[in-house]
Amino acid sequence: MSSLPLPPLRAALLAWFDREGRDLPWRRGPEGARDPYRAWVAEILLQQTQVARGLGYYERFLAAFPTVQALAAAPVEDVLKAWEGCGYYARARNLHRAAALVSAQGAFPQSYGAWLALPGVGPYTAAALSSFTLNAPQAVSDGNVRRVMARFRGERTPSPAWVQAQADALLDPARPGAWNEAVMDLGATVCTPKAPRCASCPLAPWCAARASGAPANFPAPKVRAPVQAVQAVALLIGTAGHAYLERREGPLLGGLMGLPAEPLQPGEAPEAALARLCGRLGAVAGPLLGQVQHGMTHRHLTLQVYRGQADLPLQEVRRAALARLDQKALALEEARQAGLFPV
DNA sequence: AAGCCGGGGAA
DNA sequence: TTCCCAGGCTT
Repeated sequence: MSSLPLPPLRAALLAWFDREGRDLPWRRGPEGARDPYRAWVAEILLQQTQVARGLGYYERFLAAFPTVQALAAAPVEDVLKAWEGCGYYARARNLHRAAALVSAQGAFPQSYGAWLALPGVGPYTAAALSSFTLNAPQAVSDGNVRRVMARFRGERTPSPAWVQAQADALLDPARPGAWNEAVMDLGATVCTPKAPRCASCPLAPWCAARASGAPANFPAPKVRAPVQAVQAVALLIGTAGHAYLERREGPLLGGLMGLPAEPLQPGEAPEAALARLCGRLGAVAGPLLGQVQHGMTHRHLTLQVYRGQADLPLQEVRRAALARLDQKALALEEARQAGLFPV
């Protein structure tokens, strides 16, 4: 690393960033002294979420909760409603918990370590927020940084510690916040996963992957667990507008509301799971409304939705926070009401 | 260290 | 289809 010409390299990337960097709503304010609430909401929202998709959720969330005090004072159901559809709902629950801590403390964290102590803030987010809001010299390491460093140094299998070490060594201590944003922008717009635009890259003169002639081979694809096929049955009691909903507990969609559902045991017929579900609810199953498919990172879920009858309280679906899965299931009833699929 | 957690965009 | 996304928490 000591052989790298750091000053010209840093100047090249920062000049590119000052010219081509993305104009994003959470980047308003002085470099290294950004509004901590806006930056924080953005960082949590953008965890494993592409910037283009995060933009809409960001505006919606800030409109619902303009300040950390407003967020802290809100019921968690309202926070999840604002997060609805964005996925990884533990992010919203942790953000809400952390807002109460910050609000009670009366000030935002003033160091990397203080940011790191908040629920939902890990090494990446603490580095990002301390550099963006406090100008702290902390290098971020995310998916973009991993890819940029792997290519830059010609490393096919970069370990997290290795990536962090590269990022630490390159970080421009004069402009840590801008440097972090610059590396991430480069990864998102130039050093892209499939077809990197090396001709437009300010780091091309020093890039080992470009010199290899096949930059897209760096880093090697991550080994992923095979997608598991899961089947379940659900009951729609009521209508798509007013239905009986249950609060999901546990890690999967925890905190969200949804149709009562029951997974099929291995080898089990849907009717058996349906009978178990009806038994639990004291409900009578009606006709099959339809079937929805829902893909998640490690599962592919097939949900059979039946109409059900029971003496259970209905609630206004529009006001509840629902996963996409349940929105698809409810859409079966809306399609029936519209006469598209007569039952 | 490895597994798990949503949902969708890009190629 | 496959791969990945401004990661973090739990076990």
